[in-house]
Amino acid sequence: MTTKERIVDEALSLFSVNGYKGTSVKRIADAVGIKDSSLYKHFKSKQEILDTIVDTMRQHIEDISCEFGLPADDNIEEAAAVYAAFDEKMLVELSNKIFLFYLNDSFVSRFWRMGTIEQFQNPEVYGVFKKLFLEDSIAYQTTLFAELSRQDIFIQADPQVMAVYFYTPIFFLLNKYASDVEHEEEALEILDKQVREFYRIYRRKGV
Amino acid sequence: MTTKERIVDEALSLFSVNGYKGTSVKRIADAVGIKDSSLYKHFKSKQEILDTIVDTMRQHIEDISCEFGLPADDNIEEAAAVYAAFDEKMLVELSNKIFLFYLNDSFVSRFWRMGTIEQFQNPEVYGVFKKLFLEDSIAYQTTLFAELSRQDIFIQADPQVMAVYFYTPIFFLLNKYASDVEHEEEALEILDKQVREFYRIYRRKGV
DNA sequence: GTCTATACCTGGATAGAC
DNA sequence: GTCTATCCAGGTATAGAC
Repeated sequence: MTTKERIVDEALSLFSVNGYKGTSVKRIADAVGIKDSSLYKHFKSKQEILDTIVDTMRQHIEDISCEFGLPADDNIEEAAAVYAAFDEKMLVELSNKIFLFYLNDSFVSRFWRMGTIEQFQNPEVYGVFKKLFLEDSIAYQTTLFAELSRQDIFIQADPQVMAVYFYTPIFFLLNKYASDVEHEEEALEILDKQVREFYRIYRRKGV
Repeated sequence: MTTKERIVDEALSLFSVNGYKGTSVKRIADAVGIKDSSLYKHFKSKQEILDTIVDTMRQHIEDISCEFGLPADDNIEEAAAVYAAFDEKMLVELSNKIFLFYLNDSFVSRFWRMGTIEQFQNPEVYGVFKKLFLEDSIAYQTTLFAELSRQDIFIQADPQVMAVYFYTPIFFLLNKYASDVEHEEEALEILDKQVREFYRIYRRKGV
């Protein structure tokens, strides 16, 4: 890790707890192990560090954006097989995967916290936060459930309503346990109960 | 409104957007229309202003805590009548009432925003925020749905799971539209669809 | 209870030696 | 690229006149 990368990394850690204004350049420099003045050889301002974080997150999102969505369109046979085998276990695994990724991925989880506390202060940060955690997540699940309904694996229901019921407990638990990572187990138990109920409600019964 | 009350009011407005550290005593004093030094005749420190807000919110909660819960226990006949008449319209009204109260009550909505952005900084603030928006809400609805199941108005299901499905869309929409109050209509439409689906799922069919 | 003046500190940022 | 030294703006808080 270069010094520049370490500055970004430590800055994100500090911003995600103390906020942008609540974090001084000196504290970032201390965390890196250099003097604050040295930091200005890597970034021309404190704002530029934040901008770099936002840009990094934007790229990170593109890398992971398809991860929780549908199987790729260009692989239609594999996709069909996945849907045909869709069961309760897969649904539980999907929700756990999303929840734990947002909660534990070192970059995403810190960006979540920073986005939360900077949402009324920094439009750039909030734009990325909103897209990832408030819009795309619902959009992907909407497509997924629409397809599962179309294939008669799930019952006919408004796919967006289903997506909201699938995602909002994850969102709620992320909020509740973001500052309380020790009780992750508790969150996973609640999530498990919600998803099983979701499956009970929406899976197609009989034939 | 006394000067002291106006200081608390303006401070809450500023804290709820700029955060505690992001708000200077001078800006609070400007908003009130006095000099910053005069403010220290009313509060011995900036921290004391925040403490006053938290205490005020704690009292405010007690005043409203029963509002979205069950009818009072000491009024058992009225309560029974309310349950017997429970229908889709009442459920929609309940969710709208909760959502709009949290979004538009001048004190609660500003405290919501402040709690959101101060959650990793100020344990006192977060304690009150967490209790009201993450714990009590679910707890009240759990009791409500438990009773509706017991009386065979709703189907038999885990009342906490029901409460989570009832409340988390409200919570999600509060997050999404807290910074975007103009699109309240949009939020209410989504909420309406969710609640009708909820009623479709959990109301008891036939007799 | 409000003002002016001021003390004292911390924050962001630059200059220039090495 | 790192350091020391420095500048200047802005922050919290106090003293004392009115």
